[in-house]
Amino acid sequence: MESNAALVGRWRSLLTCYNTVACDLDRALQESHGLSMSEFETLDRIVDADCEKRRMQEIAADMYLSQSALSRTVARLEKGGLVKRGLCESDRRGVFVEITEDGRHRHAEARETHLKVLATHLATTPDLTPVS
Amino acid sequence: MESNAALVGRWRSLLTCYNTVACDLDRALQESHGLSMSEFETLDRIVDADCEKRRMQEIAADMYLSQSALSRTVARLEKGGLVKRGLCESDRRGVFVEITEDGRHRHAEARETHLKVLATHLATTPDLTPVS
DNA sequence: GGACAGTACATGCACATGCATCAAATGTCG
DNA sequence: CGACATTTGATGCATGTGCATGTACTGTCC
Repeated sequence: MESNAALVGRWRSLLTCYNTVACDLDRALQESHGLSMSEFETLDRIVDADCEKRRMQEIAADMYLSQSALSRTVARLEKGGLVKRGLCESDRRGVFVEITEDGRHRHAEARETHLKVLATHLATTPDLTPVS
Repeated sequence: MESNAALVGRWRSLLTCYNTVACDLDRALQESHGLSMSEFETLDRIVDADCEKRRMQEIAADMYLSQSALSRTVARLEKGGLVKRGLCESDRRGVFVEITEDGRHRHAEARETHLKVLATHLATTPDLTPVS
């Protein structure tokens, strides 16, 4: 079991790396665009799936946020006018989320900052997507 | 700039990887040993530097926690009897943190769980320590 | 149709965190 | 010595998060 030390080492490096980047990112997005990291990431997922509207569930599925956290994040975005929630006709439990024009603009601007920060931190970082 | 997609991909994988492991780790440590992840990591740093006592500052230095978060984490650990705070004679602003016997035991037990969870998640993960 | 399990999202609550600030101690410069 | 800046750790406050639960709706089985 001499690999335990290596295992812990990898874990600590992951911890440090994540926190460094996340902290920087959050600060940069907040200062330059008034967006938290979670807010930006949420917008980003919505823009990515370019189908105008998206259900909460789908967004949550490819994010790290819990269902309740996402709900509140979307609420904040809506309050800021970056996103609109609408009922889903086919399944009235569901909620569609749609970006507004303001949302698109802010996202596009923030994306620059986002990429810049990532580039300074993750230039030499490997992909961690699980193989399975 | 076609590498932007790759950059974002790496970031998202980091985000997902970190959150998955951290969430699992937190849950496992909490359920089996009544420790949060931050609490365990703090204990871990103290045990690692095997010099009986350590100043807050030194602990904070190789952790991801902010100064205030560490202060409260240590407060929680002390309340649980896993750690003792003592004044530093040479610089009376400083505070020494010392593990108790209970602390050592809990840490040793929790370490098993910790390693187990890490092994299931980070078996094939590379080290992320910055080269610089 | 009617009862009941399951699903989708919102919300009350407890809590850990970061920021700003505070008090106490130390260091520095005259 | 005396005044002021700096450092160390604690704390008030605002906020974002997860868990558990609530509410509304759907699906299933009788």
